[in-house]
Amino acid sequence: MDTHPDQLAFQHLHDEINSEIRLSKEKFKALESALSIETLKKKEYLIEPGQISTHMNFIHKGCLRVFYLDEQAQEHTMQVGVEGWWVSDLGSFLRWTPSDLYTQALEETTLVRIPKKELEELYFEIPEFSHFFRQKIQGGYIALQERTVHNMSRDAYARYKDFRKKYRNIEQRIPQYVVASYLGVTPEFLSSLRKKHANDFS
Amino acid sequence: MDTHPDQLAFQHLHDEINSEIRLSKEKFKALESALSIETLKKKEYLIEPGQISTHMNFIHKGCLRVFYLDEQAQEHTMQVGVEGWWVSDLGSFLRWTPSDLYTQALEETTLVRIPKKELEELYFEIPEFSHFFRQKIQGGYIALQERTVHNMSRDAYARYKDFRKKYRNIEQRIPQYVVASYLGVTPEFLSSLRKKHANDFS
DNA sequence: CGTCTATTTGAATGTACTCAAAAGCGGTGG
DNA sequence: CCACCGCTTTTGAGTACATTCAAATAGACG
Repeated sequence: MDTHPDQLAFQHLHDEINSEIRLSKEKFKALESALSIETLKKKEYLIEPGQISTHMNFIHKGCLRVFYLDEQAQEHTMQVGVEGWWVSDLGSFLRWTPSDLYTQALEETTLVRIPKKELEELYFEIPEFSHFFRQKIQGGYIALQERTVHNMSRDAYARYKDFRKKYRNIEQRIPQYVVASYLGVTPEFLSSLRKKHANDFS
Repeated sequence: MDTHPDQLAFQHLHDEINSEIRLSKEKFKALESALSIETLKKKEYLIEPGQISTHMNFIHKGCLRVFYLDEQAQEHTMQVGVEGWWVSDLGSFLRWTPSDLYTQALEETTLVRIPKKELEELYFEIPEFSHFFRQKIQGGYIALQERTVHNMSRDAYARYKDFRKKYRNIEQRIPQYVVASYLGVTPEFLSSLRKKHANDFS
């Protein structure tokens, strides 16, 4: 085959990187040998609690979420993402410690993965690269901080409206019980909110 | 004066750094010229919304908190710390953007401050230093992630018990309305929890 | 189609909030 | 050193937001 299907995913990643820094084709080629492609079926897990999040994960196609399962077997979704997003348990990745989160596909999903070790080697060879990922990690921190503030200062319906705005293109792809677990309410309550304010959404 | 009072604070910082990396007296001297000491009176602000968090702040003595003031004029405490802790609005610091948080002294407080610019220069000269602060920032991220999970999966009383455990030595120094705003409940409700479970605490 | 999972409904309950007022406590000035 | 003032904490009643549980309905997929 001339263009292996993986090449499409690699190209997607290259574009993503180039959207923020300038990384030549040659330098990207050097990276390519370290990359791996992973595909997940719907509901399949990439990482389960106890495993270490060893890679940065770039979503080429599909949809992923990260969630915590508490003692009462309730799910709490920390993060969702679709094609073009980076989704990982950064806590586990950065510290190289076992995750206590599940990373799960919500659809059939294709990932491009960069192992931590290779990533850190590349930081030396390609300084722009270090900058790029530092930005990603900072972004993760800031998103978390905003969310913490948000969760404390707004009620469930306001958080839901914010969610719909932030994820307007992809809400339909996310099951409602996942949205509920992201907002921190029960599926039943989210359902009742939607009913009560039905006129608000078309 | 032989030992300027500032020297005490500098020594404190040097000890803190040395607890994780090995930084020679000479290298620390190089850092010292960039440091500044700041003292705050009780209730005074170090940073207010709109200002940029330009420094990493190490608490030599006293107690600091970072909080968000929402549209209903409710306070939400993001972080508290005492001597030996680092307290900053990392979001603003990392991105060099205006903070939307208040950083306030809860007691008369003395800080040692490292400006971002100098810090970044030192990253090149002293690689261990880069490592030290990377760790600090990662720690901030992880603490936030744990807190997010916590806030979603535990009720107010459980969160309060966790708070008491985590801050057992310093709880007495923190006004109860600040504790309440950290836990995400009203002062009245925290008070009623304390009454209801009075036998739990001595 | 039939089965499995997700969503909706409704009633009863619980957790946390609002508002108002009283009590406690700490610092300051006389 | 005590009295007063302002801020923090407590108390209680009434209310609102969100949960639990159980059952019915709707959707997805083989």
